[in-house]
Amino acid sequence: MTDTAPRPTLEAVAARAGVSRATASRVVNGGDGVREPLVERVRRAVDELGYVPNQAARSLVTRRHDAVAVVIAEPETRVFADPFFALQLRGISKELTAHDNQLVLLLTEGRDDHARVGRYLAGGHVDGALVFSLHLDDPLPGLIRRAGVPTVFGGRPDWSDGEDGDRDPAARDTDAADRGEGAGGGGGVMYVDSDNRDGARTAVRHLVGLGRTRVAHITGPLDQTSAADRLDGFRDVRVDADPRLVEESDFTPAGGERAMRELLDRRPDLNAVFAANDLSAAGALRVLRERGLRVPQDVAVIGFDDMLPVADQTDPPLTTVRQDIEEMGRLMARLLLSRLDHRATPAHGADTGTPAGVILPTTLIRRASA
Amino acid sequence: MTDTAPRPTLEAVAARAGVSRATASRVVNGGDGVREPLVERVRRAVDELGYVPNQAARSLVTRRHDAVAVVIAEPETRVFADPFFALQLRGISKELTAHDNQLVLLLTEGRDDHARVGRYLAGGHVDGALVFSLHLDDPLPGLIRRAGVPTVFGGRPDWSDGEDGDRDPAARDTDAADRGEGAGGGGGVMYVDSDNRDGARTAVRHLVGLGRTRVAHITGPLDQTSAADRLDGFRDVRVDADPRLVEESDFTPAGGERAMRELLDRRPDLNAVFAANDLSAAGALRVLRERGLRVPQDVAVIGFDDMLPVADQTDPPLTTVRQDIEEMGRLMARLLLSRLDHRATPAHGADTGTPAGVILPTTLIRRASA
DNA sequence: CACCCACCCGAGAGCGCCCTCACCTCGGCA
DNA sequence: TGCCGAGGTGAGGGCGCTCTCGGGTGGGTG
Repeated sequence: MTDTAPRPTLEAVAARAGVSRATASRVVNGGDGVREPLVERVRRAVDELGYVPNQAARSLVTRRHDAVAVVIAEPETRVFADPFFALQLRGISKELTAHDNQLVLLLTEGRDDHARVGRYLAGGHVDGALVFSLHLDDPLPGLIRRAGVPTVFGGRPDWSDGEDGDRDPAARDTDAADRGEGAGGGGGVMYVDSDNRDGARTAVRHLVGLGRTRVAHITGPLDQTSAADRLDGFRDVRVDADPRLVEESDFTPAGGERAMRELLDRRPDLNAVFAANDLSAAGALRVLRERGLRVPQDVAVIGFDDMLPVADQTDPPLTTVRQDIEEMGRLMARLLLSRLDHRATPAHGADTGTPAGVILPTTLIRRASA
Repeated sequence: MTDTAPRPTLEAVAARAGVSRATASRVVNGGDGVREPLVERVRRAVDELGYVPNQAARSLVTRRHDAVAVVIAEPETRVFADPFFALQLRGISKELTAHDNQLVLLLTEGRDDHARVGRYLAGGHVDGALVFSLHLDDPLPGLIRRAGVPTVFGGRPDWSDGEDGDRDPAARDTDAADRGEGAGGGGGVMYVDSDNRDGARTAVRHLVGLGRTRVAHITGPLDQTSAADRLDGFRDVRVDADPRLVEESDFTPAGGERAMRELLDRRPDLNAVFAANDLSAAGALRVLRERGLRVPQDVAVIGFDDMLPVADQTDPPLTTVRQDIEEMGRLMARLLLSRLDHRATPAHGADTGTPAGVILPTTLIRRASA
């Protein structure tokens, strides 16, 4: 009925508690340096009036927003069909919530959107950003570094200038750390990633350990660092694998089916497959069954992700490389928040102590398919 | 290097353009009532300084935030495994972006989270909310109505007090409209939904039109209104169907497989299946093939959603009921924004003109499975 | 007993913006 | 020519909050 009863202000709380605005403010913000009886009075006034601080007024003076942007570049619809983001988002959301930060979601879909996001971030509406930029040629990371907003990337971003290759991961990490410095308002550009390369090595070694000598690999889209890293891991173990044992795919079940058919046509004698994710592994499994090949007796199969409604429901249940996706999200948020806190304090010297990249380990989950 | 060069203020822009703050402000906000040469000067000053308005300062006086909360209640992980939300979110994001509004994402996961969301919304941090609350017994809709925030629901919310049944949809809509009034700070509680019931009817009629007399139905989780409505639609057409032809499931492929097996065991003679969504239809197809039944010759199958990487990739491609999910998201946002604009203007009288619920039509997409 | 220090608390100055209101400038009309 | 009104512009107040700074109070010490 009544149109939006005017929300009580700090002034009102102070009046009701019989103290000054300053004291009321102190109590609302933790109550340090205020004697107990007053704290109590103010607290009661807050409850009675249903006082909620006006965030806009607060931000105006503190220059903090307690809000973090999550930027998801979405070149194709596929990005979202994947539960991957959803899980990371969940982890992020939980962590931000736990620290009373809001999550501002920015979905981008094209060149002009990038400009918009850049403007938004530079506009200082949020304290920091969590960015998912999967594709190698994405201009977003560059834009964001220039915007000078504290940022944590999800997955190793690639801001090399085109070249690439077989350098070992250590070199890459160092590289990232180097470049991290010098932009972003004094502090490294950070990222969180799974140890894709090592996970892939573990998977392939497992297959080899099973006595499989003709191991095929269904890759993900190779313009994504995660897929590229997994391929690198595969190659680390199968140094001189027949190139016909590698088929590029796209992380989807349908893509996995297609790739599996292709591989079987080229090398009908293959006896193991390492798929770059569970979804494509599921597709591969279907094709194998369709061709009358038994898993794991004839062909052993390993996936990647341990995406749960998928990996444990395939037939046979999938052996796979587990990465804790939700935890990655949490970690991204945690990293960013701690960075923001550090930046708030004067910081006695450049904090190069923070690692530029955090790589989470993976573990092999053994089920029936290998 | 330099720690966050102080952002230019409107004052600075005004000074550079040689006008007053007021004039600069007018130009920034559209430039009405300012003569051309001055507009030009101010515009240039804005560019040169890279001025971006301080949203916090603006909100402080306008009491608008140009931000909308999107609340997704997530009782189980599954909610997100479904690309459904992702698509709606995309639609919402596009529409909000087009109107320069921000999207604040709130994921909830339990009782205490509800309280938090309620507090947040009541706290006036956002101008409105878009809420997805799927489950019948969810306290969220009630909480939100009490918070007095303009809200649009995704999917028909159920705030009946437990009872329910076979009233026709018209009655339901009226009901919703009634209750919509009286809370939410003057204005109806609104929602956007697909015409699930009619879509189901169309699908089942199509099967009947194909001469199928023993039509089974794999439902979704019946505590969600969409699933319940589709079941109602099925029953509208198959008024006295054998109850053994209906099996409750959960919108997942695995659930679809399970339900299909169950149905075939109970009624091996069935010759058509209407699945409540494409994912469960895909599962059903696999079971049918496994049992050596041909689709559509032996059993015709229809899904629901027309979820694209799924429906057109099954074998055979799925005939299904299409709903434009992304458009639903767009519409939700559009509805909310227009409501917010209306509320801004004094509004000469209660605007009961706005429909409480918007029901989008569905269309049958014929592919090979029926 | 005087002094100092540590601790609390209140007054007041803004943060950057929008908006009201008064003023000023013209052009049109009597 | 004088007056009036419409349309532009500028000065200033205030949105709700935090934070600095000065005053006041109490207890410990020389």
